[in-house]
Amino acid sequence: MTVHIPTGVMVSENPPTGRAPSIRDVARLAGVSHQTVSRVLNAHPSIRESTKLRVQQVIDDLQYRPNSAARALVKGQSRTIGVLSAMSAEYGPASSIAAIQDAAREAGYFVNTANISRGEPSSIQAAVDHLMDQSVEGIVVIAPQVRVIEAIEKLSIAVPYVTLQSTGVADKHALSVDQIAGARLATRHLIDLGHRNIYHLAGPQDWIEAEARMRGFLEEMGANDVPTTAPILGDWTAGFGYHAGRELLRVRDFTAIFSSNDQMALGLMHAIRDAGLDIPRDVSIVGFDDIPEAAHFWPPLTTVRQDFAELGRRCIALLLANITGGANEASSSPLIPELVVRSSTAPPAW
Amino acid sequence: MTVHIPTGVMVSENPPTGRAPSIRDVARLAGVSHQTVSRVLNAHPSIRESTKLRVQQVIDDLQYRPNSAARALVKGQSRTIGVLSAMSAEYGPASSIAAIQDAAREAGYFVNTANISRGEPSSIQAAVDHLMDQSVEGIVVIAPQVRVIEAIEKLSIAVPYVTLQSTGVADKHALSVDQIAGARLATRHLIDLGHRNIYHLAGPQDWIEAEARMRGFLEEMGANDVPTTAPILGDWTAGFGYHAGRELLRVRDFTAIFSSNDQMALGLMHAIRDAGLDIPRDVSIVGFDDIPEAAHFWPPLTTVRQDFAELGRRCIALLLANITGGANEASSSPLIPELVVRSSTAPPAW
DNA sequence: CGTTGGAATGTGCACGGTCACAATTGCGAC
DNA sequence: GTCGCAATTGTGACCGTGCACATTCCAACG
Repeated sequence: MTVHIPTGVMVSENPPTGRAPSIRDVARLAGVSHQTVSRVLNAHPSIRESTKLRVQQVIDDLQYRPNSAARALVKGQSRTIGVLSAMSAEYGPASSIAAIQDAAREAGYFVNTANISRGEPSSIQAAVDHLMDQSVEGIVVIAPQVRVIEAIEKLSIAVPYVTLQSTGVADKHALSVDQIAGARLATRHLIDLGHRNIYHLAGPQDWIEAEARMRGFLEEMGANDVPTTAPILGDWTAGFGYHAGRELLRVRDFTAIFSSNDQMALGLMHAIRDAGLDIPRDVSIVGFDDIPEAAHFWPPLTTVRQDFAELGRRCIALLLANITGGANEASSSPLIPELVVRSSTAPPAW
Repeated sequence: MTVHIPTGVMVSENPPTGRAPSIRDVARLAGVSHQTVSRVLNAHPSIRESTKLRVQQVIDDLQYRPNSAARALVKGQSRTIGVLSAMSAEYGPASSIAAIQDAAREAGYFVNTANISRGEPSSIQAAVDHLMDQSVEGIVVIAPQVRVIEAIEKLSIAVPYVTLQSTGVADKHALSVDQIAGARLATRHLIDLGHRNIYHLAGPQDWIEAEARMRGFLEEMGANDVPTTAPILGDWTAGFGYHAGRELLRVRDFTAIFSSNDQMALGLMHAIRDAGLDIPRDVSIVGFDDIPEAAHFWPPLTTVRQDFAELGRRCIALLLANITGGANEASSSPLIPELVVRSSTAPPAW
């Protein structure tokens, strides 16, 4: 169907079906050049108000949407950032990812996530390749396993990257969250209560944050001249916590355990109760993360709260600062975890 | 720096820095046309083996990567699918998302996730817009709230979409996971144990899966002629479970509760224990989802297991079938949840 | 030895935006 | 009335890849 327009131009009212309207379709209907439309879209200052309105009207009528592929092609940038993540089904990573997505969207960026199923190098490689294929402008590494970082650095990646959950040292790659301080808080709490025989159930050693929490534990123990035993290396799961608990109970030379995360703490408590012992009377337990369920564990878990959402937001701020070369105010104030005391800790009975 | 090549062509050894090598750079160095390079990349059948090898060599040398924006532009498809998700920090959604990403990557697709922070319509609109801006080829809706579905349909979206966690009816939009059957399984278990006074703690009513589980509960109760009380409407969180538990205990006219998910079940158990009652002696509890922690709750929770990962995989299979117009074998065999009996259920004491 | 036809390769344009630059318009000052 | 300058708008090329079509190559056949 065609209609006659007063200007004397024959115009097809419905543009050829099957193809989304382009900037030129809009231009034709608005009676301007395609460049003017582009200017309206990009809020160019020198556009007459009346022109702008007219173009905007056509845009709305046609439900025109800029083609991001075309824009990416000509500008040479994809407006996409990549997220490299392991164990993304866990509460911590998942919360951060959600916050990252929100923050990125806010800034007009798209987020593309690639999971690292296992620690296998090939899997890491595949994930990084996937992101690079999309020509992401930056990468967020959520599961900062040492080997992942190494793989990325070895790739001499052309794009900036940021790792979440670091050791508290703020450089241009790492977010300054003081995991060590958090671990010291937890350890100090146990020491203050009078515990002297404290075990530490650590996370996988190739995780930077696991290593940081362990270091915090050892530092605080050392600072208070409390002798330590070697930490037990776990895998973050409640199942492992349970098995570790059963093993530990065969010795039973401790009055408290500091677990590297809440899930393992849950498993630990399960094993301890199975053995007929009481928490916190016989054993005190401290976790890490403060997942939403921790307040309803039995007993409610004393733990260290991390603000994963804030973490995600800062992460994007830092990355975007790297990308655009702008200043980075985000890392200026380090994020300090907070001790949440509930009912799983008490002075030792002996 | 330039070098003289035997063929008599002057070639710049290092292509102009600052720009990634293009298909033409490869072509020039390999002494073929850009189209031949394109054919190698797309595994065109009519390419001489020797030519293919030569081109491949240059590609490796240059570390050439096809520009996905250019490809998307000319082919008119982005090879990207969008995920619309709410509460993506929860175990269920997060697991599915991870599986979706893996499956999509396997199929050569990118995944772009947009979160719906609250139920606000504007938030939904913004999320959908964001995905459409990226010109996704399909959408997976993870948080199947009624209003989200409505919003999407109202948009008369030009792309196919699939919703996760449906009522068991397999149509072209919904994955056939029988939530109703799962809920009946849980309810039946309680009835079989001898319970006759059973409450149901449901999820938010605008969630399709919450509604399906509630329906399953009511159906099974009706089928066994057990009188029912009105379900309590919750918000999926452990905190709500706790408060609901405290309220319910003021009446205490029940011997069992079927909770719509494991988190609320946890809060429920917390409240019940706080009141000095024993689980399962005084009250039996059944959850839904079987999150990894459920096995280590106190007591270990009887629940209904959902295979979220398989769900994610099938979801992509269905969506890709919709996109390519191919056959869909995925939905042929509906996914049936499985009852996992642990220690939170027992025959009623009275 | 010319013809034929399929395999292998090349040519030019299109995709939908943006950029650099050119052209036109508008308006106050001379 | 016209000149100058800034504001506004238009023109054409280009980004990297795939498609349609044209061309070349080469072996088999009559």
